[in-house]
Amino acid sequence: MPKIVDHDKYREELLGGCFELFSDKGYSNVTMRQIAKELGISTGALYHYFPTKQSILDQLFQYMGKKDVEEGVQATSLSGSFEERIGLFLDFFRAKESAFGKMLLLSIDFVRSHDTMEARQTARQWLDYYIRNMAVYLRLPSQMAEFMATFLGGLVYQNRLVPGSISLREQLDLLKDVLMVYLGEHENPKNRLCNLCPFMTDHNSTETEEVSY
Amino acid sequence: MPKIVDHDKYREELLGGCFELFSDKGYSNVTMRQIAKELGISTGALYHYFPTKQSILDQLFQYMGKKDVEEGVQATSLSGSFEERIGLFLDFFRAKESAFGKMLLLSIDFVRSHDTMEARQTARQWLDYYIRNMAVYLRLPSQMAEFMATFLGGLVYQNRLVPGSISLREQLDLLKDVLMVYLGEHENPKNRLCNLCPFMTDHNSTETEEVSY
Amino acid sequence: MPKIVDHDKYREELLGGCFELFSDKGYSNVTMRQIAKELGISTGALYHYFPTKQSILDQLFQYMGKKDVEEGVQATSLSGSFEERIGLFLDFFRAKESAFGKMLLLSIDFVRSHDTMEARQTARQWLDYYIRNMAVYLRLPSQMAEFMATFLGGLVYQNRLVPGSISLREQLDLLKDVLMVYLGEHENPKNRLCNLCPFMTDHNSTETEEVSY
Amino acid sequence: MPKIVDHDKYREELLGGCFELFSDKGYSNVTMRQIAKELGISTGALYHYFPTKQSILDQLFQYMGKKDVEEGVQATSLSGSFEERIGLFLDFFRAKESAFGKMLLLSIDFVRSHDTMEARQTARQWLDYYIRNMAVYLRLPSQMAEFMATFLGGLVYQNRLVPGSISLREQLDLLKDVLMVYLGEHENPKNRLCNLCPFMTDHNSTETEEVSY
DNA sequence: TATGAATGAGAATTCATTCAT
DNA sequence: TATGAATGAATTCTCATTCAT
Repeated sequence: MPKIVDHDKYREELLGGCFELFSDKGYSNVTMRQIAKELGISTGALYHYFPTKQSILDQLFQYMGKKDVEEGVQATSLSGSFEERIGLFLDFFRAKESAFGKMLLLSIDFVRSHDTMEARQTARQWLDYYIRNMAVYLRLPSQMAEFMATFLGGLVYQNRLVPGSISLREQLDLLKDVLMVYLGEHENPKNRLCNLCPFMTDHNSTETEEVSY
Repeated sequence: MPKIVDHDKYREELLGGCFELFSDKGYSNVTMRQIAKELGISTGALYHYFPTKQSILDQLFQYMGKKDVEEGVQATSLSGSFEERIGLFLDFFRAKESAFGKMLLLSIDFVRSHDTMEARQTARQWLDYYIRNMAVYLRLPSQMAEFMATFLGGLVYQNRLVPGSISLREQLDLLKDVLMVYLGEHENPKNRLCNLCPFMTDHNSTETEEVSY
Repeated sequence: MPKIVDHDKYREELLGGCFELFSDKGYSNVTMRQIAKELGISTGALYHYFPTKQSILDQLFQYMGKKDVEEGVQATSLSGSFEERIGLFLDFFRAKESAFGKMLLLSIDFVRSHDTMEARQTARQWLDYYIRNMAVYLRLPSQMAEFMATFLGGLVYQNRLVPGSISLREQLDLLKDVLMVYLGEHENPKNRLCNLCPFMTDHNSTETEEVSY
Repeated sequence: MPKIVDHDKYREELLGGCFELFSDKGYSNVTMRQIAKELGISTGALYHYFPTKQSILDQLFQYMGKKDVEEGVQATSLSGSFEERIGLFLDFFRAKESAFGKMLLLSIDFVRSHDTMEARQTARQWLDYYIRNMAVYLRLPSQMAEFMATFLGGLVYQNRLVPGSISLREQLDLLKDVLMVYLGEHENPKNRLCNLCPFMTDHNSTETEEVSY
């Protein structure tokens, strides 16, 4: 009888264990020995699940990118006013901020360790996926979703670079405030970016489905 | 001792040559041999100017951080309306965006390669310096300057991760727009964040000097 | 205990499966995993039949060495003229050339992986066994049998190193020709190597038995 | 001033030092550490001269193959009777027998470690070069040169497998004898392989030049 | 100062072997 | 017996740093 192990499931567990380690110290600054130790297995076993060190990073990036968004999808509601929806979303973001930060650092390691167009494309898909989902769930025009995502990315970067240097809550409240004011303004017939409409209208959009990764 | 001047000047030249290499491939992914080759000198000569590899990163971070801000100071005007000033500033930002991106990536390498409170402090000073200068020159309350800086950081991150994935001009215009609307709203007596006032008033601020690094 | 017979029989089957793999890629260049895969069993099962990797090589060398010679014995006739006998023998050789080639390469791996006098002795016994049998069946003086064996060894080496680089048939015909001429010459009273006589005389040699391995 | 080292010359020296080691223990059974130790340098320095372990084997095979033949060319005379020439040649062979043995073993490691057509081609060129040169200097038809080379290869193989198991001198004398008899026979009008003529005629062949490698 | 060969500790990776099932 | 996951010592290779010139 062979030892019963769900190979793929276990591999994902191992990936999870690498997440913090990689983002914390940086992919290049972690040795396979350290990884194995952190995961509580031998280097040989590590290579049983991942053919190369690089493959850990690649799979980790793919896996965590997908996982985060999936959780985001579940946490977000499509109903309610814009204020309610953005409130929920920012709560979710604050709860997951640390994970986003790790992904941000990981994404840099990922593209740097490859230096190919392919890797850039993968990174881009990951980013786009976030933004598109934000646009859909918050019912924002893509340009505004991009604006928001960009800001959140900047927030996450700062908080990772110097943890505690900024007040997440304050900045997120400000973001909400700024968006509400700006989008409120644009509800007026005098709004300048008319192509950004309609949004914030509370119509039932049955076609609003999750964007495929 | 003109020798020392030459020596230091040359060292700064060498630092400049490392900037792209480091931010592009990542500090850990570049070998001393590669650095020497890029700079057109031997590894021995490289060690003549820098005692360790780490010292290159450290000096590079210090040097480039200072240099960027200095240039920013010269490029920004204190006079004119807020719209004019922010326009000038964003022009400057767009011109320097690539350098900011490199610094952003460098900052991550910097804190990771040290992983000490000290390094975090250094990185924080660098960030704060930017933000304070922005607050001063744009006459923004620090929270708004932080907001702007955060957004710009996010922009720079995205553009480095996947160059060309976003339209810098579009997003910067949007930022300007958003800020104008938001700040305009707050000039009204009904503004909600009264603690953010006064700003955009064109009084002579004698205390508005460059913030010391 | 029929189990043991099965066990041993199966082990010999497994040995046979290793023959090509070892001689082709070289003992050191084949991993236990590759061997197991080639044999269609797990590494665990492989270790059930062979305590170590080295033991596979050892048993393989012993087993194949014995097997080849046994087959040679059966294929060769003691009767007929020298020309007939050498013709039969060379036919047999051509049919088995590939197996001889594998053994030749294996023999090198064998002595190298041991590097002891003992291993050399084993290899020598294997070689000698061939030569002695050749001498007996072809009724050649040992020096001539050695000559022939040496030539055949060289042939096999070349054909293994660069398969198809030589015409086996041509060279074997030439060998036969050369031997016939040379031995014919020596039948004359003027032959120079009188110590090589008598041979090719068709006397009944009761002592002509298979040489014990 | 850089350390003055003739890089290529030194590399060839290092190659020479690997020759015995490789052929003795086998390429795969020697570690880079052992090689470095044998050569009296550090592993780092070893990698300064050879990018990979495989490259050592490759370069060694190329270099020694060429070197041996060059020496053979110098040692062999074009003049004199066939008996004289073959005598000289076999003397040279006996003197170099050990080196040939090493090359033989090396050639096996070489093709085994590559397993590509290219490697086989390289090995074939090496073999062919020997044979062609033998044909030229001994003025033998290529088939007879092949015959001789094959025999010598077999001799070398046996002597490497079990050093001292055969009497080189005896077997070489026998080879000479056999060849003389066989070729003498073929000088007669009744010779069967008439296409093998003319040889052993002592004409001045100005066009007899070394075969290009 | 400059060169680039040399060093050797340490990194990624391999693989014979063991062991829980 | 059979499986294949797990082990960890050993291997190939890298690279910051030193040093002879």
